Amino acid sequence: MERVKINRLLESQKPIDKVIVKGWVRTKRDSKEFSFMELNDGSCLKNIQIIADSQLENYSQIGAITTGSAVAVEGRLVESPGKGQKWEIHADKVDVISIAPEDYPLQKKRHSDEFLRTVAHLRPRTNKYGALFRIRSEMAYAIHKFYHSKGFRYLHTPIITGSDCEGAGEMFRVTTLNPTLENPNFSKDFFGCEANLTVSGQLSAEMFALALGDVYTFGPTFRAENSNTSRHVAEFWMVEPEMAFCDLNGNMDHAQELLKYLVTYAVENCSDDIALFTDFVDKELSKLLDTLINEEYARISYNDAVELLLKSGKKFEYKVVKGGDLQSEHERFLAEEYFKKPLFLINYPKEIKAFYMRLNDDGKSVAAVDLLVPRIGELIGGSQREERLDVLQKRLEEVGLSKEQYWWYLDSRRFGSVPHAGFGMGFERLLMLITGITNIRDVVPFPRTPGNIDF
RNA sequence: UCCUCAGUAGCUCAGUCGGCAGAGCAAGUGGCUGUUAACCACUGGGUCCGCGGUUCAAAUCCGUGCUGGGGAGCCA
Repeated sequence: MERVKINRLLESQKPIDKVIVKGWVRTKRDSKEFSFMELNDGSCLKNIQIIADSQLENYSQIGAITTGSAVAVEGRLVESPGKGQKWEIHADKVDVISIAPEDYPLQKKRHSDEFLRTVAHLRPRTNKYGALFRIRSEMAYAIHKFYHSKGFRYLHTPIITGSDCEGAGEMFRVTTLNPTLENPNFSKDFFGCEANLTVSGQLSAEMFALALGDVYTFGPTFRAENSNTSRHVAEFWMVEPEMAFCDLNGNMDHAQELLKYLVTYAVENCSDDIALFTDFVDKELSKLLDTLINEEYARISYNDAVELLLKSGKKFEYKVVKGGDLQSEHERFLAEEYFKKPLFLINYPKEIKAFYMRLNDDGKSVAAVDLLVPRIGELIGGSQREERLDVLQKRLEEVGLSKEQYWWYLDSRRFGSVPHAGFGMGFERLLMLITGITNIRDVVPFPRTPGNIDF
């Protein structure tokens, strides 16, 4: 007989004479006559209560079961007379698969996120992290489902790249050379030149958007920045759609549709797990999720945003400087206090943005877009791409990048170039937004940050 | 990398003016109970983050290093 997962059993409409469940004991309460066990198998947030009668032949062995132990239970699914659960299992047989000794780190009480980070290998066994990682899995599926339904093609862009200056941040070197070499000769290296881990699949994705029409990537991304914040990790996942025949407005329409779809999907398909976060992690979360689903996201130009900040009368720690980057506090003010919902910030000065962003007619700004959301800040960064060969070449020169290295990228603007646009959405930041978790290290199974690669 | 706060029992934390190391929970033992963050009693449990200094005496003051939180920059 096959084991049944607890999420299926709890959906049962009627008692079942014989079931087998296997899982880990969350807590146990003993008496002389019987023992109550809360069993969790990871299939859902809820446990199922097992009643083991003292008549069972191995009752003394059952007495030794501790929090964290693994058991297999065969028994009858019956309606529970007790409060707190509809169903329970009266065990006919309890097999102890393994006993967790007394130094099992997870107690049946709330632990701090900081402590659980030190036991990242065990934290998915807690309610909060179990719920989170189920949601993470569902969101990954929802991304593919969304794009498949819209006719986008899923593209696998290289993880090892040869371009060393994509401009998206410091890179991790990939080499087979002896690491103690002081002056590595990259012509002797595996690829015959310097190689790094990707910081973005965008440039590759553009090539495929200009062939397959609409494409997206969804995969790992690496940044070797010495960032120590609650919003940055060295290895993270990013969704990068790239759309041919699409301008900046189409890009924003798409981003809004994507985010609304994903939040709706989470609310509808992960309701029990989401409820844990709305009830215990962030009391304001329900309201925010409603806003994300129902409100039109604001759209405002960089210039208008700067004016708005200057006129706001708000005391900022850092001055608002026209032409400069907005500080975190400025972005938070816009998203959390002024608009109180996500906003697209567009048309940034070209000086503070990447070379591939399309130059606007004013010659000063580029068709860039950032989506700023409450609490997180930048969730999405993208642009309409510069499709005009001459303008793109001039921009490369301006920022001091070599045309030779980008020969294939420039080629795409020589042969059938079309307006196109895309963006990158941080998958972990999306999860933070949906769950209210405030530290990105807590939405990654085994997070990588400067000085930390345990597990 | 910078600013800032913290590090005391397995976990969460208290520890006053520098003067014997504490609580709750967890764990162990026993009891009780259709229990459900169960309950009651008892017991065990400490490199007070490391190193150095001041002092008769340091968890406490000073220096330094490490680790972690929050904020900033970089960005997704």
